[in-house]
Amino acid sequence: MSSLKLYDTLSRTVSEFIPLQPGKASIYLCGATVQAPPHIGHIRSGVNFDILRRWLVKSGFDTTFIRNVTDIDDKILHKAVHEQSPWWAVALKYERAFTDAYTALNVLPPTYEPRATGHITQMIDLIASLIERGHAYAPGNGDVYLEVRKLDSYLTLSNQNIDDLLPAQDADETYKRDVRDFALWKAAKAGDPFWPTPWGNGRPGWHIECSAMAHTYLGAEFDIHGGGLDLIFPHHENEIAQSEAAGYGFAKRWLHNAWVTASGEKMSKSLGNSLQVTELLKSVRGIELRWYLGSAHYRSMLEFSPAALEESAVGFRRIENFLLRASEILGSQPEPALSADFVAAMNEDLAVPQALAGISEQLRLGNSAITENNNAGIASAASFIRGALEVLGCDPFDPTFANGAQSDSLTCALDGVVNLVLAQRTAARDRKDFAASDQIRDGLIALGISIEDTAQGPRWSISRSEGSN
RNA sequence: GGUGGAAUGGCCGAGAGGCGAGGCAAGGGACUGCAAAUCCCUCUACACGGGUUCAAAUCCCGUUUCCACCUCCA
Repeated sequence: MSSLKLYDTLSRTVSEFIPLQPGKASIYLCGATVQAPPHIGHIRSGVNFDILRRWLVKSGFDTTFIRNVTDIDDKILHKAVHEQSPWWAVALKYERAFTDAYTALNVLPPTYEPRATGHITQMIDLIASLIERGHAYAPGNGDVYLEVRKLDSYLTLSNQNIDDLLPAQDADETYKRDVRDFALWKAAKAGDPFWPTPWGNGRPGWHIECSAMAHTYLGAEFDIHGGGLDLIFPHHENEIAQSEAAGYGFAKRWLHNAWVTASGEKMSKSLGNSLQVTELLKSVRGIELRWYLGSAHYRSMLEFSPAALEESAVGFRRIENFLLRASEILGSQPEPALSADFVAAMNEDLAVPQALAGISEQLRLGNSAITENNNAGIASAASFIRGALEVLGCDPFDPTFANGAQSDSLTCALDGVVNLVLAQRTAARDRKDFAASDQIRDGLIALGISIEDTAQGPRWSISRSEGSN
């Protein structure tokens, strides 16, 4: 079995993943700033790293996965004013929106999901330590800054030179030793929430949160730090600066997912081109949206279009349909198994597109096996496909996606009714009364029920493509 | 100005020196009473200009276009 190789933004190369502790993996992922409902770009990040996590677990690593919630920042405070609601109510509202979206797309809950406001003590301790070590200073205005020029490693992740950066727009240079010094702690403004500190009342800067929480849950050093590409600078640079200045080894590897684009441009609220998860879930199911978001390589831009999403969903339904038919024929759900191709693809920096090519091949083999009544072939293909889908978080048999079809009495009744009607159609066909049989089929289609005539007799299913939008 | 990324057939999307990933669409065929589903076959590529090499989509040099980060961003 090949070993897992992953990209590292720091070295800009793909290399073998060697955990700090054999058999264990620790990941910190920058989660949401809960100031608005999630768009699909946010959730793509969640899906990408969920696939990484599932693959690590499947590969035998005892995995600790942290994804934080930033529940205090400028935008949340602005939103609170705008919505005439307490800031903490705003934060919780959108945190739940994110949780709902993650759940709908079968993104597993992290091992721990710390909120920034629950770790103020740790942040204050970290800031105190940075001051003590001579890396941070409190100039007396209530702010605390990190002195970036004292750190040799500053900007190594983004490979920039500090003097090449564009001048900061709103830098308050009266208190900073250098324009590029960034706030670890911000003095409270009138009306803002605050916490007492030795330097005055205030609230945390954005970057310190992640350093403090990563340290709390994963220790001084850990295997992988993840996030969106746009976090490299300044957020991740500043996390590194704070953590290394505090004497932590911090992250050994950095993984960044690319974003979802629309018309070639990054999806963002300011451009007005963001697509909310709840909107898209009106036209496709969660499992289909996940399949779409997970299908591109995590480091590639994913150009969104309604047509691409629909195409992807249709493709997924073909796979799902095969698994359902296979389980009907075999009389039980296929046992998940991993094909060598799939393992090799996933081990190569999570090459999902290649893995999908392998699934297509298995699908072809499986469908042929159905035609040939080759149950061993059906079972083999179905197992490999299900094993792959499980890792991708798109297993149709996963209880998360199950719609309770088996147990639902209404569905049982519907099944009985449709089968009764199909029996009439079969009878009509047997007596070559095709006008009658077609009338029944057309009638069912009009009701959103599609019919497949298989070697084992007619099958019916609710057509997914009907009734959307 | 600095730092990254991208350009592949009608569309989406991999690959990264040598048998043209895969999917969708299109055309043909098998199956079917007709469909649907499924299977088989076919077709269309590597932004541009140079160079290295027996061999380049892939490496090197240059050019163009686009995107992103440098302010909050997944």
